[in-house]
Amino acid sequence: MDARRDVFQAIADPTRRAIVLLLAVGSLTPNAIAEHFNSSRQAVSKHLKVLAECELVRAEQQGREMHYHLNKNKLKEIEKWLEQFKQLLEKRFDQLDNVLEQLKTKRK
Amino acid sequence: MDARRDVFQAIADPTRRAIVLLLAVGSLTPNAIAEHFNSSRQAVSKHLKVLAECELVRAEQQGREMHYHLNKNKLKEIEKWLEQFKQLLEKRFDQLDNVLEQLKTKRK
DNA sequence: AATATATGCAACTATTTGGTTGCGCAAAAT
DNA sequence: ATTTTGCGCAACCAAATAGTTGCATATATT
Repeated sequence: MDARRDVFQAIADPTRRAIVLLLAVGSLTPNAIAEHFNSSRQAVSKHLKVLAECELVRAEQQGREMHYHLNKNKLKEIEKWLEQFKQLLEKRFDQLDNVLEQLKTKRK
Repeated sequence: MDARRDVFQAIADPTRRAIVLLLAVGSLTPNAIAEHFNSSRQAVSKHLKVLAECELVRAEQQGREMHYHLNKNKLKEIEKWLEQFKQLLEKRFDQLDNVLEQLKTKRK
């Protein structure tokens, strides 16, 4: 759980993906997150650390509470990758695509 | 490297992401992939196994060669997640956003 | 037929990971 | 002032991971 600051590695863990989705709705404290699903506070805290390291999440202290919220921009890294990927695919497969679409509708 | 059949975990590894991008351009054999960057054939083969397990990649035997190619549809799982995420963000934050911005600037 | 090539599989290793427990500290609540 | 609460940190542990090496097997090449 150490020096990993890669968005993709951060969202590899299902618990972390859940946390990210939770935080999409609003800012939360570690305790509040932990209560949302069966995970100890410490476990959540560690996940938050990972998410914070890759800057998917930002922490803000408010009194003795820490409020974690998403860094929307960071999600764009994932989007970018997907986009790059899709462009490559489209270039190669733009004709094949139609065939595949037909196959799909046929199957269902 | 065992029973992991999760797209997100599959693309967590940078080498695997590179492989996926390579395969976006066209179908390749393990050896061909390994030559593309500094990784042993075995290592690549293992990565391909992971990618195949989560169905991001499909294998086709051709004589003694295995040809690996992408499964475009699987990428949609990632897209879906991102989409879900973005919707949450937009729904909740289009008004809240301003408030949060104000709070932030006030505190600083 | 004999050799070379392409590949997958199993065993082994070092590293990383997710999780727990125990601690300390600072901010609230009493 | 004392206790409670929210949190992060460090140490530890079991499991998983990425990678290596050494096979075995099937298909090409000679």
